[in-house]
Amino acid sequence: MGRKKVEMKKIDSETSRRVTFSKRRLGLFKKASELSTLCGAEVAILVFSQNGKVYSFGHPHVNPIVDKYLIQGILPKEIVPEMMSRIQGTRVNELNQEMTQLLNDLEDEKKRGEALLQQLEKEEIMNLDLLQLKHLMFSMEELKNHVINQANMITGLVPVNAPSSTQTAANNTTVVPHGYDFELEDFELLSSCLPECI
Amino acid sequence: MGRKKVEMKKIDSETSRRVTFSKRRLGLFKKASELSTLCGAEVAILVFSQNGKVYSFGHPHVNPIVDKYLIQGILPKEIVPEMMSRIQGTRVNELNQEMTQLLNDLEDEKKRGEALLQQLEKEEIMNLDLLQLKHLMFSMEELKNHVINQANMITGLVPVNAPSSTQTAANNTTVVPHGYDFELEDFELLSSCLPECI
DNA sequence: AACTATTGATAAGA
DNA sequence: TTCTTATCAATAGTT
Repeated sequence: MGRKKVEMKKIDSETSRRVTFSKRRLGLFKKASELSTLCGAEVAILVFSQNGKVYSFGHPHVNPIVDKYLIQGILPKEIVPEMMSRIQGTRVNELNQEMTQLLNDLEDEKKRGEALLQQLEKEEIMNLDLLQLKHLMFSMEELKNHVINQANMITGLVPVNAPSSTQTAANNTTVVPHGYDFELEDFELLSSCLPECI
Repeated sequence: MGRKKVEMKKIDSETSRRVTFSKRRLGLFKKASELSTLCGAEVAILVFSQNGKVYSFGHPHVNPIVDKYLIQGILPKEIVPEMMSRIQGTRVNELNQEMTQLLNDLEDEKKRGEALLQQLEKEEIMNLDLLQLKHLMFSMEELKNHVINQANMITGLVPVNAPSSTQTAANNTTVVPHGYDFELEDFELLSSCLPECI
């Protein structure tokens, strides 16, 4: 481009790398915007600079799209549209009312969770390491799985112990030039352990 | 012949909209790939077509970046880079040893989680609808946030990782992100529910 | 930050 | 659908 063809490797010069980052990041976001407009698609982009600074783009908004991505990776894909429409179709006031009410209904569970946390604190949570965290996560994961199973039963979808993993986010991923195929290395992540979106 | 200037509004024709979607989506991913390569940035893109089909791109991987995005909103920004760097430097053997030992030490928390689950069952979890599910998840989310906040105070975090070369039971679960078919083996369960990013 | 020469992306057409 | 190519758009290097 411009005066010379650019070699596809990391730019050495700190300053020109930062300039290029700025330019191309904006260009990328513009492309995403156009894709969204022209094709009626929803697009979210998350970028971390080398310094760890985060930039994000989303049309219409970043978080709902991230949420949707997380949901469809966890729940059977058949119920995602229903879930999203259900969430979106609820007017804010109604939703908030229902939320408030249901929050009361679920205080017991919440208190139990807090009790669990307090117990952990008593046991010198300051000394928690990751493995202990994992353990707590494990308990929560059991909870989640149970709830998901219940949800499946309610919606009449997907047998509980279906071993087939044919529908994962990884499988839906389009592999691009450099072959960033992450399927084999894709570990269970926070995003699939505890959904941010439900 | 050749190209015309394109008006920036939603394309009317169904077919040409789909063609454009395909082309531009790939173009967008390529741009992202270049940004990542040239500037050493981490980029994740989530796209939903009008039909609700999901396409994702990520360098190096989608989910870790999404996770990072999610936790950087929760944890102090200063900690995230350290956390992420710790993850990458992990060795599996050390981890498994520590895991085995600490599994014994931490049965209490696990039992507590199971008690929580039982209580939920008593309370007719069968009648959960999706909104209730959402609420339960919300409670769990709060729990998680508490835990993550605690993690902030911990200095000796042990990262989780499992190179594909070492084929442990934990690795086998990585191809099944949904978590529907866990076997009740400690390691599999642990590794499949634990955040990779903490 | 602004400016172009050039490369890269892509809308139509085949 | 895939390939081609004329034209538009992004941007590398410079100012």
